[in-house]
Formats: sequence, C-alpha cells, structure tokens
Amino acid sequence: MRILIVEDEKPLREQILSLMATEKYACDAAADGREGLFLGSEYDYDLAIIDLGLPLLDGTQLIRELRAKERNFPILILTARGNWQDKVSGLEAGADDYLTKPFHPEELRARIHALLRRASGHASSVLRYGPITIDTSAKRVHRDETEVELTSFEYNTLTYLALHAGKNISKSELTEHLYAQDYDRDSNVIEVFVGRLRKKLDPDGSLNLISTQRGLGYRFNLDKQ
Amino acid sequence: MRILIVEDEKPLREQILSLMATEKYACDAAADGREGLFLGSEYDYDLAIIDLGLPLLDGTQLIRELRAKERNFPILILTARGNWQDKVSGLEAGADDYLTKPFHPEELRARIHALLRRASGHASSVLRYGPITIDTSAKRVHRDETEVELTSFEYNTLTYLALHAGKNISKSELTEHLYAQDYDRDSNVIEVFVGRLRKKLDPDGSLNLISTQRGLGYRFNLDKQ
DNA sequence: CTTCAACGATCAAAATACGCATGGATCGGT
DNA sequence: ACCGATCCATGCGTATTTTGATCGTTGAAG
Repeated sequence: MRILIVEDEKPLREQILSLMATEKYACDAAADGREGLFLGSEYDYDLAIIDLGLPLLDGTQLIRELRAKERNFPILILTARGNWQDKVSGLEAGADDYLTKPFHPEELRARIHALLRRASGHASSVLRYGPITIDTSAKRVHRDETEVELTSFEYNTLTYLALHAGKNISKSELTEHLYAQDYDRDSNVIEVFVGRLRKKLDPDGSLNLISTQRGLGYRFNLDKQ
Repeated sequence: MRILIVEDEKPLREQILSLMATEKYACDAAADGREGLFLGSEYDYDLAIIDLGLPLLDGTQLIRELRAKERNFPILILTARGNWQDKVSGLEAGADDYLTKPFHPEELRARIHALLRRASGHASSVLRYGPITIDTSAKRVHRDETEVELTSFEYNTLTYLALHAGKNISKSELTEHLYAQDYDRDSNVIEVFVGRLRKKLDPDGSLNLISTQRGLGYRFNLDKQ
C-alpha cells in the first residue's frame, strides 16, 4: 500500500511517517500543497493524508484539484480542533474522512485501516479466499487452519494481489504500490516474492493461487467469499 | 437511496429522520440493536447510521453481525464524546466512519454525502461489445462467458481496435500506437496478430469481428453497448 | 473471361523476451 | 556481530513475437 502524506509541520509529518513505517506502508511525504499536488498527480496512491492548513496551496483546493484529475484514492484530512466548517468543506471537496488534531496514533491507524478496507470494497478485516485467509488487522495468513508465516514483503505482495483478485496486476504496478518513490526498476524482486508466496501457500500448485500472464503480470486466482 | 437509522434516544432519532427527509432519502428507523439487526438483514440499504450505545444488542456487535451476513453498505457510527476506544472498536468491527455526539446537522449531511459518493464510485472498466467483453482493469477478455486467453500484444491490438470501433484503423496507425519508436515498416506483424485475434475470438467468422478494408486498414465491427 | 499485380492471410521456423529458480550479497534491526 | 529479510546476478527453459516464404483474394486492365 502506498500512501501520500501532505503535512507542513515537520514533527507531525515525521510522526505519521514513522507510524506508517511500522505498518510497512510505502510513503511519500510533501511539506506543502503544491508539492502534494505534484506527487498526487504523478503517482497512483492507495490513500492520502492531507492537512487542511497548508502553505502555497490550501488543502481543500488541493483535494479539489486531485479529484478533478480523476485521482480517486481515499483522502483523510487533518484539521485543527473545533472548526467543523473546515471538515465540512474538505469533505465536500472530495475527502472521505477526517481526523482532528491532536489525535491518538491508534486512532489514525484504525481510520486508515477502515479507509483502505472500504476502498477495496471489503467490509470485514478478514479476507477469505477458499482455503486462504488473510486477517488484515492482525496481518496474519492461514491456509486451512494452519498459520503460514510470511515476511512483511511477502504479506504486502499477497494482500495487494488478493485485494485485486481476478485482475492482472503488472509487476510495475506492484512495485509502485509496495515501494516508495524512485525504485530501481530492472530488478526481479517481485518475481522472487511471488515465487516465495507460491512455495509457502501452494507448494504443489494445486490451488493455482497466483498465475502469471506473460507480459501482463500476475493474477490472484481465488474468489473472495 | 435507502438509509437505516439505529438510535435509541427518540429526540435524536427524530432529528436525524427529519434531516434525512429534507435530503429526500428513504429511511427506516430502529430503536434498539435487535430491531436494527432485523431490518439490516432484511433489506439492502445504501447506508446505515448506528449509535454504538444501544439496548438489547451493542452497536459494535450489531455491525459485526451485519458484516458477517455480507451486508456491505457503508456504516456511520455515532459515539459519545471523548472515548476514542469506542470509535476504534466500531471501525475495526467494520464501520466506515463515525461522528461524535453532539454533532452539527450540517456535518452529518456532509459525511453521508461523502460515504454515498464513495460507495457508488465504482466506475466500471468493462467494455462490452455484444458477446465480446473486455475488462480493461483486469486485462481479461471473454466471449459469451468463457474466457479467452490473449497474449499482451493480442490484447493491446484488440483494445485499440475496440476503442475505435467502427472506424478504419490503418496498419501504420496500429504500429504507431502499439510500438514505442518508429518501427520497421515492411513487416507483417499486424496481419499476424489480427489473424490470431480472429482465430481466437471468432473462429468461424460468424461475428465478422474485424473486417479488413483493403488498402485502408482494419475495422472492429461490433457496437459498444 | 482471363490475367496480372498488389495486397492480405497463413504457417512454421527463428529470434527474442520474459519469468523462474538458485545462490550469494547486502541491508537492517537487535 | 549476528541473523533474518530483502535484494541482485546468473543461466536456463519456454511463451511470445517476429520473420520470411508461400498461398489466397481482390479488383482493374487487357
């Protein structure tokens, strides 16, 4: 999952970044509205966290411009306590949720979870695909009642593929969503991780868990239940 | 739009109901959790507003049971001021948003807007041409319910032709769009790929899927639906 | 009606690109 | 410094793409 953070106050920005890091999300950060607009236009994020009070380009305006450009990822706005008018204008501009500063880190974590979950059209935090079960809040994976130990990259790769079950996901889409900015493209990390996932989750290939569409990408083949 | 309201305090319930009425939403109201569960299981709502502190069946539990029954409409929860733990557990149970009581009516209106917009924001990426179906986000092609496996060049050729259905597309236009830089002209790759597409998608020629305009190019013959 | 030339279709072989497994290097946390 | 996680380089096997040769079609001219 790749997340954009637009926050001008450095301490808060750093705090959010480190929180996101513990969650193993790939993050890009911008310190003002204009930079945020640039990044948000450039990349396809899974979520954006935007402070409404921003230099150079107001948060509300930033959201409007992003939405005008068909950027449809969920947006969580941060507002100073007390002025609900801000929240309302932000939501009307196209944000999906808000959080009042100061906030409890745990709450931010929960809101982000909820937004990402909702954006992928899944209500419950446990995803079930036949014998494969992914608990996104505990970040644990089971196959037929027995837990499968995954590293965080293996987990992220699996989740991204599973959330787009049935779709062909290109390797570049995967790297874009699993890694932060500028990543060396000519590497075969993705192939390695897909290989590991197959070995761990479907050693004998009987599930045909992840199939490769040569030249197009990978596809997660189990239906959500 | 049909909305479910589960709120035990009558004055607040009435207030929400009248607010919804001004928005022209169709509403059902329940005064306790059990009634809410009954209504929520029975009908397919577009959104639910649920107070967390409910008699007979706790709000969090109610949400969990609804989600377990595959009720995937967005849920907005109402909580008493101050205890963010409630919100968190509600969101983890499968809610999408919350509002702290007391709230400003204007704000409730905005949140509901945002949720409904998000829920319906599923722009279909499926192109349908009679029996031929192209899912551009999954990069998969079907003819009459059965999937047709295409290689990436076959897929690209098909999509370009389909997106310009009814028009004559010259071979040079195709090469220009399918290949990066100037491509060796005296080659018959395009003919080969058109041939493959015809064979895979319309083996007996009954659809007249792609006709050739001698000297002009090719034409995709099905109308978009 | 036949002939001819230009164009397109088809096929199979050759060239290429792509993905996979493997093992070792490097990174990062404890 | 250690250990596991992640990343990278290599070579191999194979699906895909490309090519070139051949054959079929078309439409116009003779």
